[in-house]
Amino acid sequence: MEEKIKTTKSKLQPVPEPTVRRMPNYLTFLKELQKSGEQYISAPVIAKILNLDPTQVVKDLSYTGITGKPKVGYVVEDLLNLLEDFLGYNRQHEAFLVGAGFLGGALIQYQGFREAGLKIVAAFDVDKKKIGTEIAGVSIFDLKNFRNLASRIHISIGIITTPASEAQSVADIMVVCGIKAIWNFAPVSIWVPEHIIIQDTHIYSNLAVIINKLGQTNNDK
Amino acid sequence: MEEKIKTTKSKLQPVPEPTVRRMPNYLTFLKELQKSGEQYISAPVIAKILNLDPTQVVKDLSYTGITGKPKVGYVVEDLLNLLEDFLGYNRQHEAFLVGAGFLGGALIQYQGFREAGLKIVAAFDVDKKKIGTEIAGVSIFDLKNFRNLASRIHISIGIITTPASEAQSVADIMVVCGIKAIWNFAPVSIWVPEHIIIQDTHIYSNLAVIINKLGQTNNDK
DNA sequence: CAGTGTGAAGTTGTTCACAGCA
DNA sequence: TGCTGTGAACAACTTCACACTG
Repeated sequence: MEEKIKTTKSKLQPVPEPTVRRMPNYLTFLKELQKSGEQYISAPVIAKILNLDPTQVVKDLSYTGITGKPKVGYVVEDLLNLLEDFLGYNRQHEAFLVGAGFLGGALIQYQGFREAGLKIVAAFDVDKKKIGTEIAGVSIFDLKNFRNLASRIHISIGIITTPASEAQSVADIMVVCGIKAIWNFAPVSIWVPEHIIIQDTHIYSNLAVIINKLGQTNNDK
Repeated sequence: MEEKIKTTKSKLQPVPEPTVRRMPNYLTFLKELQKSGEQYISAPVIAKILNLDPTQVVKDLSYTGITGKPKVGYVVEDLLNLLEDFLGYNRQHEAFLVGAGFLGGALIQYQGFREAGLKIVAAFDVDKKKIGTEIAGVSIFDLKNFRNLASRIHISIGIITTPASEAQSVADIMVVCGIKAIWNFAPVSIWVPEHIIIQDTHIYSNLAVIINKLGQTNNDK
């Protein structure tokens, strides 16, 4: 349905990662805006509210393929659709989650992932007490069954919310089972083959930034 | 506060944020390494394991003030201490958390924050069923009491794990109570005065990166 | 003219190249 | 020779400047 030819028109290839990271912010803002019934929205207004540079917003949004009207801005409805399209919120990605602890549970329960195109279809753990139970309708299986289930359901994303010590071995299983992307919440770097997409969400990195900034201003009056 | 940033006498100002974000990764790796009894570690080895550029590692580590021995590397023990020093893991920062839902609970329970210098001393919610209970020894109070408690305990960090709709008003309370930094997990941008440090941890940004990368490679092969 | 859209300049962070050292 | 340490080249991202448009 879509060409992979490298015509000049094709928008797909080179989206800067920082832009991608901002896209969901635009989307959440626009959803809120739509509720208030606004028809149009301009980049400078978005920029002010999200605390960004106006030109940045214009450039970011252009990646969705939107075209705005000078002096007025963009049609909210159109922009919303193009953003959801860009972010892939329309297609469903199915995921297996390993590590049904507090964080894993939080992710499973997280409202909003569904409409963001992510569906956690099963969870796994090694804790006998957790196996057989379910969280928010998602069954928790023995990790030993991962391979078995993965062979039957085609899963593109694996989520790791295990303790650090288990993360690498879980990743290995995921790779063997043909998972294409791994979302790692364990506070260690894991190693995977080149072609696997890996996204680390290291909570300590964020904490480090906060504490570092606090330290820089702590002698201020 | 209108004027340009004054150079502080004590520490060198300019540590790149990406460097700060990588620091905890070095630390966790080194802690693991220390268990295995290694005395020395070199930048190229760290780089290989953490999948980074060797020069990058050298530059990053130099911000801690470490000096290594050519051909051998760095003394693990020293590097560990300097990293903990850099990251402020030695001083304790106390935090209030608002929103004792799944994510909030996960953070409270999160082992490791303590040794990373973050102590969540109290949690708040508006849900009557949660108020009065506790999670992992942390009491959950009525949000109405936030101001009262904040006036008695000196808190530098506020953590927001509420639904999006509540985030801004909670942030406002935090600002009024003199909190210096806000760690925001709600999926919206919140607005705070210039001098407040704000760190957004938007889970959707990470998801967006994964799905975007998946989309780029799905027509491969 | 207030806003879009885009090429150019500026800034920040990463990678290279090489000097110095044990 | 293998590693540290650093200035310089490079790449990525952001901000600026300005032409264009309703």
